[in-house]
Amino acid sequence: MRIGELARLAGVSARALRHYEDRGLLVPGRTGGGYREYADTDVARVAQITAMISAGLNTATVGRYLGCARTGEHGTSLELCPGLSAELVAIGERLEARLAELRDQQARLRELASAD
Amino acid sequence: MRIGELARLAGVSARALRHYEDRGLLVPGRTGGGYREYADTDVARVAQITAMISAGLNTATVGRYLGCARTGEHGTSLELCPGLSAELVAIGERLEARLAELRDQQARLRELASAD
DNA sequence: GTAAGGGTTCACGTCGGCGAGAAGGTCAAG
DNA sequence: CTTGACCTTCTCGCCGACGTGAACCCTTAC
Repeated sequence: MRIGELARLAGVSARALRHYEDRGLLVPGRTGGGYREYADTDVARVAQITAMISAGLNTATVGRYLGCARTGEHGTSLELCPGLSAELVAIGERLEARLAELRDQQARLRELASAD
Repeated sequence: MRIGELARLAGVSARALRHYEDRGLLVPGRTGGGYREYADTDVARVAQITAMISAGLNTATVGRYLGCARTGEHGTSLELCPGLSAELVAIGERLEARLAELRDQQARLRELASAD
């Protein structure tokens, strides 16, 4: 299939798909006319990519661990992916820190708003 | 006083003070040699600026409402600042939305990490 | 053959407070 | 006079997943 159809099926923009290719996450074939040619399995691959990105992994990290993270019903073992577990923990910590920052900011905002 | 001293007293970088001036939040005088000349009251002004910024206001908004937000013990009425109250509410809402996003992200991250 | 609706590759914009380096001027002290 | 601390303006960089034209090529239907 071509990029538009995959975009529809996967629920992302064509621009995003080109971006993933740019980052090496998706490597479609090419037709004679230069069009990108995607396989059916790429729908699942994109789902995996978006799942990881929405969890806070950047494209470089996604690239390193693409294929060994559980994304659906058939759980792939994390053991197959040395380092992923630690990476997830690190991301979780940064996320927690960011949440704490925002909560502090929220407190300061309330402080400002509590004028007479 | 000059920029270095104000930076120390206010606990910000000299770069930040130049940035505030760039945004029109701080307008120091100039010495014959071209040095910025700050008044003693600017220490409090900077405190007010950083308080508002740390609460999530951007420099443009700080500029609009600088001087009428409560920052210390002597509460200035919000009534003197038409619009500030609404602005704070809007910022609070965006902040809450961002917090919700991050909590969702945290959930998705846990989802990823819960592989077998 | 031609119009329509894809597709392609750049390449800059976003969001913004401030870090950081370059190149050079000002000034008090030894 | 000279060092050296501190100051000046200028300008790019950051953090990154995309949005958004611009200018042009491919394919298919009619």
